[in-house]
Amino acid sequence: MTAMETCSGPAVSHLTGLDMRHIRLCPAIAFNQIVGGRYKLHILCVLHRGPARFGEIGRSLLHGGLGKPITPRILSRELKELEERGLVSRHAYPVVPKKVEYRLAAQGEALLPILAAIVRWGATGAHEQILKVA
Amino acid sequence: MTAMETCSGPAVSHLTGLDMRHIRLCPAIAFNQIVGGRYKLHILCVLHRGPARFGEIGRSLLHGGLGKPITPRILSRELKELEERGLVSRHAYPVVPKKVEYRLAAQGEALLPILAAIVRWGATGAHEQILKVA
DNA sequence: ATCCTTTTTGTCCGTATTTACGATTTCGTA
DNA sequence: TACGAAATCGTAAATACGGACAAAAAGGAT
Repeated sequence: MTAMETCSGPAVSHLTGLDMRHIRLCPAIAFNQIVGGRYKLHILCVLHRGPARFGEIGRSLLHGGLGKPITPRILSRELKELEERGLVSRHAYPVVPKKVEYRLAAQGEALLPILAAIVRWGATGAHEQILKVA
Repeated sequence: MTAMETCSGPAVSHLTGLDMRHIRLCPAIAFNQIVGGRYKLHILCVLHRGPARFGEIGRSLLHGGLGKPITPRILSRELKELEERGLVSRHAYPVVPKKVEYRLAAQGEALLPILAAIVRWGATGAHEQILKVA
């Protein structure tokens, strides 16, 4: 128990061997705050393989999900939050019908290693076992 | 756009190069369902460096957190859920006052690579930048 | 007999998150 | 002119989530 430590451990993280002395906020908590909620992580998951439009994202959220489609209202809010935090960027084309593309921005790309770790974990089937989604 | 694909991409994930054909549920969604909420990830973070007792965990959640302590009621609920899902294991010692130790179980250990990725991400300060926690 | 510690649970309540539903904008098309 | 597609937002209802509070068990200490 050192005086200064984050949830990830003392000055030097056991998990990574990295010096965490300069970090104030637990990364795990922050991660939850940033991509917590029902859809944000899934949205980034969809965007990781390329830009997508509003409607496309909505439809993609059905694949691999638990059935219910996201309502446009919420997709709009989620995207706006992700944009405000620099995780995704928005590109509107002045055509009719309106066309808006979303893609991963810098802060979003920075999350890809985490996403990859999640996918690797998922590839073992552990998640389906835990949730009994055989 | 193949017929069978998860949110992580088509049959073979771009992100990891792994074959995902046998996976039904998007790992990202499952991850949220399993360790979503305010405390679960943080609890695993605390346990990753060794067993801890009920009270210890509660106190540890203050470090690196956003100030407020978790109430015993909630800590109890969270731990029970994590236990039911096989992420942590519970060991009660028949002493007075009661002593109960929690530690990572198999399914919890399987999450460590993800936790490590989150800590590495946090070590860059990206999370504090996004949340403006200068 | 009463208090203490540690862990756990029951019940109620307030807030935050999600949803449903509709309105709005824009300009090509029928 | 009326309609349609795509994206977005306003408002109110429904649900989930986190929190407050007190109580219970269990035996040693005062």
